[in-house]
Amino acid sequence: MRLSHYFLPILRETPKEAEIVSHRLMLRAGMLRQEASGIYAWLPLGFRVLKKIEQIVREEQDRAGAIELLMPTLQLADLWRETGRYDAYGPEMLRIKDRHERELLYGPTNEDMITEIFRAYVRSYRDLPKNLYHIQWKFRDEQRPRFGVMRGREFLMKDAYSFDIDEAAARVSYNKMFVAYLRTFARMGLKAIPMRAETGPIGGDLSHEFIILAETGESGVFCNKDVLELPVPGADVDYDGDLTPIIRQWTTLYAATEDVHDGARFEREVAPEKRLHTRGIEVGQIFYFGTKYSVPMKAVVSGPDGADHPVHGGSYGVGVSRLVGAIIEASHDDAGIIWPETVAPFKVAILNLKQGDAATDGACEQLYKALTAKGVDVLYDDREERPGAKFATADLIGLPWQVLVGPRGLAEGKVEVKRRADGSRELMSPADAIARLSA
RNA sequence: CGGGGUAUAGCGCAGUCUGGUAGCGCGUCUGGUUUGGGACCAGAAGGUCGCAGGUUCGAAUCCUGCUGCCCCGACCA
Repeated sequence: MRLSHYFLPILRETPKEAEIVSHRLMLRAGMLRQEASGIYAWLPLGFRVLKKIEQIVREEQDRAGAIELLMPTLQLADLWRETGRYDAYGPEMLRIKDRHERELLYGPTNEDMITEIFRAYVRSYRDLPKNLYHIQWKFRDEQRPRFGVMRGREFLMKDAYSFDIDEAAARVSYNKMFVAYLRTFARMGLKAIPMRAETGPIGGDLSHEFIILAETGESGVFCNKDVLELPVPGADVDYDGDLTPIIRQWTTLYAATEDVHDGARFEREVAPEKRLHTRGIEVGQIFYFGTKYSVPMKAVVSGPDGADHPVHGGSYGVGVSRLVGAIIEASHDDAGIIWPETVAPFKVAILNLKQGDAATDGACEQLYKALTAKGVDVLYDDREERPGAKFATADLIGLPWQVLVGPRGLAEGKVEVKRRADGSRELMSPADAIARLSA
């Protein structure tokens, strides 16, 4: 993509409404535009990141055996009345009437609907287990939206719903999602720590929040430093095998958010030099809720005994749009964003440091065409700007690699390849740069 | 939902107290000189001063009502 043809409205100054760093940087980098409190338009650069994150989530859900579908954003109020949630939910739920005065709502979640779909078709335990998910926009009318996409009212979420014949089987489904989440966040360059979460009225120990550590996080967290070094399961993990060793490994070391923190236990179990107290952002949550929806909604299957059994369910959320902000919170410096390569909107920026000069123009064109031909996502800064402005823009939008092409290097037949993450630079021939960046 | 702010050009702000026909920086446009960390010179465009009503000869400025947005708290993927 040539920057001169792209739509990248960079802001030089920080809009005053942005309080936290990810929000500031998303606005400054031309990723996002606020249309109303907690409601945003995703500009091209931001949209690319959103799609990258979404795709990683999708691939890991699929790998774990979940099946993608797509449910609507609008739901009938009557569906929610079956579970009593229409009245229970409160003003966070956006309620709408259509032209026939039928009551609708903009879905804040989809347990009711997926249960309705499930019960319409599935009759036998032989069809279980099933895990169905979708990636869809949700709306929760937060009293006070803030922090940009970290806590918007409209947000993109992956939510999966598992169905099993009994609690033991449901635990297996739960563990699959647990492992899938470890992989999902690791692929985005994040250290996500599963922390035991409140389970509400259902009880039990089957709920975890996945928290990433960030100084600017919304809640305080306490954990054993060793949890940061635990191995993430590889792509070859056998989801049909026994996952309990992985679960045990990841749930043994102390890790808790401040609302469930047990100071005495923390000091008893964790050596002083291993204690870590910092802040974190929740990016995912997994939850076993048993027959909470299947009983009132009569979602039952025939068991091997010939009797009807209400299915045991679980739900598994990932805040896809929130992750864009969370990744920035975890990965930035004073100059701007530092994208992990897996979610970067483009992999490489080419900076033409002397636009209009035949030699630099030519070298940039060759690099751009060669990298593009090899399938590398390249953003070529071909604007009529001074070098300083191009450096500042490239650092701000945080692409993992910058190729600096100017008369100084070209005099020796070299271009400079700069890694955004650590600022390291290396002079090399254009051919070597192409080989390096398309590897 | 309680408390506190704020609304003036694309962005950041001054002007409001003390009413008199709107200004600064950045950005944008034109021309020129520049070109390795956000250049310089000259010129130009761009604003129903959030909305509605009121007071006044005259309102960005005073009064009333409304709305948007932000911050703190409670709440939350």
